[in-house]
Amino acid sequence: MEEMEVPAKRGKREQTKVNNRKAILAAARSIFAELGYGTTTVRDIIRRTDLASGTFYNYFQSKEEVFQALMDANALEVRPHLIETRANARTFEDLIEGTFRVFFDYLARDRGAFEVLRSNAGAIRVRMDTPEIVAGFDELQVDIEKAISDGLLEPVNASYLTAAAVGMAFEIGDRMLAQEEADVEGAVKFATSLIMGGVVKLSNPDSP
Amino acid sequence: MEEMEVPAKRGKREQTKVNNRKAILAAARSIFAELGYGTTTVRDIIRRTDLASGTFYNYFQSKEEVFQALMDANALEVRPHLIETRANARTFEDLIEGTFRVFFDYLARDRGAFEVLRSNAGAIRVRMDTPEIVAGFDELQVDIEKAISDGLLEPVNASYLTAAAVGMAFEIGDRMLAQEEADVEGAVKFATSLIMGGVVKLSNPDSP
Amino acid sequence: MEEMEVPAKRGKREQTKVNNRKAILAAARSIFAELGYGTTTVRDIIRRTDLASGTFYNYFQSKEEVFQALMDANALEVRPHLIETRANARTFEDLIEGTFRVFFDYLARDRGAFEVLRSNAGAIRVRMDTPEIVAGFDELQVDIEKAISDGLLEPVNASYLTAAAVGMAFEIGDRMLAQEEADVEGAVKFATSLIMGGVVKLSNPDSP
Amino acid sequence: MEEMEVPAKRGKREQTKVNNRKAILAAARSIFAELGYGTTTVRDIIRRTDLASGTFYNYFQSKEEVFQALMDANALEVRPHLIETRANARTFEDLIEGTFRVFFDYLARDRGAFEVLRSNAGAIRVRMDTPEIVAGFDELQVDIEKAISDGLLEPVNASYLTAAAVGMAFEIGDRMLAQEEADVEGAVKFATSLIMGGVVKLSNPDSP
DNA sequence: GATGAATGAGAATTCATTCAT
DNA sequence: TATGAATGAATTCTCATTCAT
Repeated sequence: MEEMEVPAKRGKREQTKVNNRKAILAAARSIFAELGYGTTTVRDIIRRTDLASGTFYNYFQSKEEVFQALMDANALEVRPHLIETRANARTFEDLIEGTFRVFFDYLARDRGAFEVLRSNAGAIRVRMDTPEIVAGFDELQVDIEKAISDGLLEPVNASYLTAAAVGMAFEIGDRMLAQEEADVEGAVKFATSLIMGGVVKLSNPDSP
Repeated sequence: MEEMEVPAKRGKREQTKVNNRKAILAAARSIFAELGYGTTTVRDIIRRTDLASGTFYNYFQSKEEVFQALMDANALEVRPHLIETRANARTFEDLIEGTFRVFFDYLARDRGAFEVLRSNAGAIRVRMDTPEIVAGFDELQVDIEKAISDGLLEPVNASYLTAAAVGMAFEIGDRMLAQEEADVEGAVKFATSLIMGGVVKLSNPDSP
Repeated sequence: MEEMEVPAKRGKREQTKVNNRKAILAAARSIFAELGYGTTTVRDIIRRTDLASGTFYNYFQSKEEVFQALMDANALEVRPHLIETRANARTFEDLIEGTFRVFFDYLARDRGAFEVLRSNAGAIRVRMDTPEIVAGFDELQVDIEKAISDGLLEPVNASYLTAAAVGMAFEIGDRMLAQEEADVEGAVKFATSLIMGGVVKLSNPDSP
Repeated sequence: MEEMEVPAKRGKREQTKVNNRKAILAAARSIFAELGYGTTTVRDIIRRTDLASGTFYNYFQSKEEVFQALMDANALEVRPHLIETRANARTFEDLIEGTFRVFFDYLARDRGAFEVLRSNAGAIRVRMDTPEIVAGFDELQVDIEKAISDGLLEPVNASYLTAAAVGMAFEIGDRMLAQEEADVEGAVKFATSLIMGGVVKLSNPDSP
């Protein structure tokens, strides 16, 4: 009559709610990755779920809200690591290398997440930068500027340098994932070397 | 009242057709840039035109077709220049510098074109790479590989290097356009130096 | 397995049931008054309650049923009084005056009830006549006809006279409630005088 | 009174538009009359039309807008007549009688219009007064007040008197329409007599 | 009984595309 | 060819009602 009362924190109802939210987020992630944000419909999302259409609206107000939730989850995953890494960097090379490593590592661990940002709708590749991602980039620029004022780096155009690092991160990350087995360290080394010493250093890793 | 209409080769009718096509393309470009592809409606496009909705379909079969035409126009504008530049390159640095120059030059001359690629829908930045653009990048990779086999460049991961150049081109291009007056040469120098010698060279342009 | 259920005058359980029913009815009344029947949702109703949505269906089968219950409660409140009043009427004026008094009195005591009938959704005033109300009106007509056949009233079109009284009751009642302090006697006198002697009598209350 | 009916220059397109608008209004009127405003759906309306669902939105923004258009059409039909009638009234009786006649006449000519105001949803009769209609009634009150200040009528509560007239108009109008052949003059006489001299006068039309 | 999330039919609305003028 | 209203399938969203807990 009485429940055997498995020592569970959550009641079944509460657990179902958590699961449903996850299911919707997962479905949204996979479909956004396939179709891109603009083309995806709410129906597409719930169709990948065993939930009813109305249920979507118990969890999210709209397509945009679920997308934001997805992006926020991404950002929450990466930003703390980025911040920690940069805080510990003693040289400019540490800073750059650590940043690439956190980013490529994250991509390798969670391909799905990146696919949302790098979707392929028909023949059109789309990349979406959410406010959170943009914010992460801005922080990188601040750190670069600090590195310059701290004398860790000769004066350069910090805005362009940030842009270069960001562009490289996305494009190299993309190609890294295209391979069977993502070689994170290889990508980190490549990107860092290029930033630090250009093609000269790429082919001559031990040059100063 | 009426235009003086110098007797031209084109009949008035024919001229109108050309003008309408241009008007639709221009409207499409500006609205895609604002809303992104997925969110833009055909009505949005023709609303920026003094044409009627039905007329749209006399010129393009669908929303997708007008988008493709826009992308193709971009490519047609750039690719011949890229091909010529690369063909004339004698060193790897020539190759890289020429590529960046053609691309940044194109962006500076036709900001609108790039806006399509770098749109801002709500808080979400979107970048769209069409097949034509991707093809242009693939050609760069072929040229880089050729440069290696010709001994112009030490062996490096050509795929990653292409990716790095592409990413830098888009991101630096973006920031270049953000400035009041686009400094094409500055951007070309920056990007080329970074590729060639990394941050060392950036702050020390005359190093070997 | 099941509760032993001690026979109580009212168990706590039973009391709760009564209270919940009342709570739902009160909430329904107030929200119907605001939004009108068609626009009100069951969720609107339970939101004004500390009950859960499912609980609604333990007490009423549907939105319509709660509305009917509300109307029936109104009618139950008024009809016995109307019947008694009319039964005691010795003259036609007694009949009319008593009817108006019961009705206006009821409105003054329970504004909320009337508001349900006279709701104001957006800019559109709505009045709802339920079967019970219609029945009450029909009885008035029967009494008027009886008054005529009893010689208390000269022969007139009883249907129109009933209609006139009903229309006056609603409209005058509405204006009476619009005042700070509902002047029931004033409204009764006005309506009765108008029926009995028209505007002449209104301004000349003591004329025959 | 009647338009000279200029042979219309309308093109077929323009004519179709006018016809479709009329068709939607007519369908809306009849379905509102059947189901009441709250219960009626846009689909119900267009289903009574040979138009497509999307076409509705070429003419009206929403269900509310079509309803308002209907009400405004009603008001436009009656108010000018009411204003004219009242302007010509020399006595208070003229004023009242003219008002009733215009209103009952209108009802008799256009039963459908009134049906919207007197609908029957399930067992619940609903009557809707739109702002335009309310405005018409407010004007009556002003005229009554003027009649008092002009000495045409002994001082009485103008608000209640207006309310009484309005209530009578709607209710008696309703019953008038319930008859096979609407007896406008009969209804006018009845209502006017009741207002002027109460039941005494009703049964004794020639009393002063 | 109470709860409140799930359900899914159906409502309002949009929009790419067609077609009569 | 241009026009712009018509079309209707597709989309977003709501809500009365059910049901597992």
